[in-house]
Amino acid sequence: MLRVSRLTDYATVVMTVIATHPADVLSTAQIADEARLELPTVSKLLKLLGHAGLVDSFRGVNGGYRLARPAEAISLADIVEALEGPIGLTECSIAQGHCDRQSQCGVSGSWRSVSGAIDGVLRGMTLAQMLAGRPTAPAKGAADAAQANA
Amino acid sequence: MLRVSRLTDYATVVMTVIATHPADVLSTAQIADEARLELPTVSKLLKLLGHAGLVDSFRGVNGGYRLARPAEAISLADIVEALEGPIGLTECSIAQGHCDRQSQCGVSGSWRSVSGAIDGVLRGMTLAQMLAGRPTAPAKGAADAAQANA
DNA sequence: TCGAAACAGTACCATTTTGGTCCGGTTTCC
DNA sequence: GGAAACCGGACCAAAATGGTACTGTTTCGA
Repeated sequence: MLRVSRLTDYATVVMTVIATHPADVLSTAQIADEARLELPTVSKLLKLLGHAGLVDSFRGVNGGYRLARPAEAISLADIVEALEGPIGLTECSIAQGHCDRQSQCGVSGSWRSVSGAIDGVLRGMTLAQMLAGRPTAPAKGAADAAQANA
Repeated sequence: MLRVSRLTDYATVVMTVIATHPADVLSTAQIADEARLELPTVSKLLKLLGHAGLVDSFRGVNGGYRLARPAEAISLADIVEALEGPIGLTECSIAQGHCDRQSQCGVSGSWRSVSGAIDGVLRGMTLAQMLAGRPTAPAKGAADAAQANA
C-alpha cells in the first residue's frame, strides 16, 4: 500500500523519544520503555540509526544513545533512508541500467520525477516538527523541492 | 526503499500502452506484447485495473480492454490505489484505532500529514503526462494538494 | 583487578507478502 | 457449435520482514 516498513515507523518513534531528552544519554532499555517497544527491536533500530550517523552511541556502563545532531537538522528522509536505503518508488528510480526495457519505457522518467517530489516531502519534515506534534506546513518545503526536481 | 510494488510499476506500463491506442479495444495478448510482460501477469493486472474502474473490459471474440476515462482523467494515484489499496505510509495513516499506542504517539499526526502530501504528488501526475514522457511540472499540483492536506 | 552494565555484531527462524502460474467457467462473435 | 477472450479463483515458490538469541567488547566503579 505504498507504505514504509513497520521498522521505519518504529524508528521515528524511537527518534522522537531520544529527541525529548536532548541533554541525556539514554540506554536502550529506557528508550524501549518510553517508546513501548521490545528491547531487541529497539536495539536493532538504534544500531541502524547509529550507522547512518543520526545518533551517537556510548559504550560501557551508563552508556547509551544521544542525537548526533539537533532535531531541527534531522529530517524524516534521513530516518527513512537509514532504515530502507535510498528513496525511490521504482527500481529504475534508484539504479538505472538493469532494466532492459528502459530504452522503450516511457514511464521511468515520470517515476523518477515523482520520486524526487516525494523525497522533497520527506526532507521537508524535520524531527523537531514531528516532536511538536502539530507540524507547520510540512508540504511547503516539499513543494519547492518537488518543483526543483521536476 | 519506500517503493511501490513491481506489479504497480508494471501497471503503469500497461496503462500507458493502452492509452497509446485510445480508439482500440486491445486484447491481453496485444498489451502483453507491447508492454513486454508475461501474459498471465498482464491478465492479472488488467483484472485489478478493471475492478478499480480504470479500464473497461469486453468479453468474447475481439474482446479486450480500453481506457475507461481519458488519459488526462487518470492519475498515478488511481493506479497505485488500484494495485495497493489506499495510500498511506503507515498503518495508522489509513485506519486509526488498532494501534494501542496512538494516544501517546506523537508521530502519527506527522505521518498522516506526510501521507497526504505524497497522495497529492501522486494525484498530480496524470496518465497523459506519463505518456508525454517529459511531464510538465508534475509537482505543481502536488504542492497545492499537499498544502491543502497539511 | 574484577565484575557488571551496556553497546556491537552476527546469525537465525517464523511469518507474511509478493510475484507468478494455472485451470475451469462464461461470454460473444462467426 | 466452436473458437477467441475475458472472469474468477486457487495455488505455489521465493523473497522480504519482523523478531529473537547469542557471543563479543568496551567502560565504569567497587
